[in-house]
Amino acid sequence: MVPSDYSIGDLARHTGIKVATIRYYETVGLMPPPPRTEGNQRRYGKGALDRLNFIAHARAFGFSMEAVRHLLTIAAHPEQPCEDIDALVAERLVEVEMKISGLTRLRDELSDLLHTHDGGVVRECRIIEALSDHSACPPGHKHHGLTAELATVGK
Amino acid sequence: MVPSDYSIGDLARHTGIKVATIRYYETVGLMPPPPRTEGNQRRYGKGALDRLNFIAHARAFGFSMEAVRHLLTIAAHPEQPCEDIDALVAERLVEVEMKISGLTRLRDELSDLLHTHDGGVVRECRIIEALSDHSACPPGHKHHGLTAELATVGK
DNA sequence: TATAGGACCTCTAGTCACCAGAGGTTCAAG
DNA sequence: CTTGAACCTCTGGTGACTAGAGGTCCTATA
Repeated sequence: MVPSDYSIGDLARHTGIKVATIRYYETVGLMPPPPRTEGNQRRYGKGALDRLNFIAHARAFGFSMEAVRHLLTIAAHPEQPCEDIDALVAERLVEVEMKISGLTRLRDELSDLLHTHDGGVVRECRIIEALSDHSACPPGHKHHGLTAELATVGK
Repeated sequence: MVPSDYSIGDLARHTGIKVATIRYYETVGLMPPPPRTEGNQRRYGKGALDRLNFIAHARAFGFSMEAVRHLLTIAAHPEQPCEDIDALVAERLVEVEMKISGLTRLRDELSDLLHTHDGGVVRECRIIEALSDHSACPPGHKHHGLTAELATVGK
């Protein structure tokens, strides 16, 4: 058919995105449903490849799928001014910076724990003590109201 | 009944963990099922409160529930040596450090993008260009094989 | 002691961003 | 024409919860 058509596996190889994920992107509307062969297999054109690459890059920058959707909409209107993009990137930057500072504090706490640990029996273990005791709360844990931020950081 | 018994709401207030989460911890076996009133409501003792606090602290340090389970088992055997704890903490420290370095590279990329951005129309936007183009791949994105590490960083 | 309303109960389904596997069909190289 | 790799759909699972519906219980006050 049309110039350069790719199977879903070709797309996967070219973008580094798994076949199952490409199908998933279709079900959630990030990728449009492509034409099919007579035997019901997907055939993509160059446009789909570019779009998927765009998505891959945006995801690698850590944008949520919601943000990616937004970016795609913006990219589809080349004559519009691009303030929204600026805002999206700035927002993402703030998120990343907050995460870094939370994790940095956490790292210091953990390394402190490790270094004051001399390896006796559990009864005298400073780490277990710290976990049992309120006086050595990790950063961000305000005793009443564990921050969602740090609680999910471990993922 | 027994000295100091708490409702599930009391436990929540004392630990900062939500009621729904406490029930969830029970279904997954992190918290033992407590005795009930005649009207089928949960009543906890001091031991349960301590255990839940321990869990809250460990989670705040970013340990996975699997790791928390492990820590609880260890804490229950006070006469054993505590090498395993050391390993668990060290492992967690490495995870956190890796995450920090990934995010730091990401932050630099994002801030670079923001600073070379002069705010014209979308057609000439450097950010959209970067997302469309392979030559400006974000850190960790190896073009063929997006690292799972960075792809999930956006959470 | 009656009652109001907050706290509790169970159960289901949703979140995010996919991934794995079962069971079956199609495509393309030799 | 055969073979086997790649494709198809559908279901269910991941981690760590959270929200809400629809109903029951507990307790402080009048």
